[in-house]
Amino acid sequence: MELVNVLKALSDETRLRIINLLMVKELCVCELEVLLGLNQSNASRHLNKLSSAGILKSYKKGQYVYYFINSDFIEKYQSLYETLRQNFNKYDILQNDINNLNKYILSGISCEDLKEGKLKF
Amino acid sequence: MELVNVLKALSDETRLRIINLLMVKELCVCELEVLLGLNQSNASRHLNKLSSAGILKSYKKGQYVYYFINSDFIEKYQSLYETLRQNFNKYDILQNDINNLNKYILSGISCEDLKEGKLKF
DNA sequence: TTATTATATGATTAAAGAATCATATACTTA
DNA sequence: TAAGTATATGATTCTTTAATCATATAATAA
Repeated sequence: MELVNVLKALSDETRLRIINLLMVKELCVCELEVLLGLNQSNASRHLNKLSSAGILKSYKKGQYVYYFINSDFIEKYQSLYETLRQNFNKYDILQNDINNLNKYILSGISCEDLKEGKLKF
Repeated sequence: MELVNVLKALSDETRLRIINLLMVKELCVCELEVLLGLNQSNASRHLNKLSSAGILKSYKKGQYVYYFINSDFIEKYQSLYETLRQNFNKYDILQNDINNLNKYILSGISCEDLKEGKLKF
């Protein structure tokens, strides 16, 4: 059942943290690595799992791969998406991730600088 | 995160089949066993998982334990519940389970007779 | 072209989850 | 009270998933 695959893809804290950030804006793998404290391989695998379930899509821009929430998913699973949006407000860790993302966006620094630790979280 | 636990509990075909039936009416363990072709231990464990996540509740009536959907869950996770309701229509296996349940209800036979195989699915 | 960087993925290990068998408990009925 | 039935749960095995390390590929920059 496709529904089971979608629910499985969502049943992981790290992946919910990824979706939470991508609800704000599309991000490349290395941005997610730094913002969420993941190692490269792990980040890539979680993104792959979400993509396989149809929840994310991605495109390549130079050496970077940007991930974003698949609008077909939002449309097809409207109420599930709504569930996520509503519940994400409730968790401090997710709020904190958003704060860090905002700090990063406002800082105007590049993806490379982010990775070099030019921002403290 | 509680949300992860809830999603995990839902990420299993057998458990979705259980919820699908309980959306129609509360059922005891042995009814679910027969209707879904589960063995006793397995049925009990899946029900336990759903209960632990707050999705089901149960009460004992004689030697039977009846499980039903926790109204607190429906209220708290309204849009998630809605997702389930909407998606359950899409899967033949779930429709078939409902048909069997209706056959059972209409037959008027007892839980014991059901278990003895007096109805063919 | 060479070195560097971003990403993906094979292989391995570790951890979690599901299925099954055996058994315990509690209730019912003879 | 004894036998039978419904349910739960310990112990075990099997399967799935997650994390990690190492390496491959593709793009960029020197």
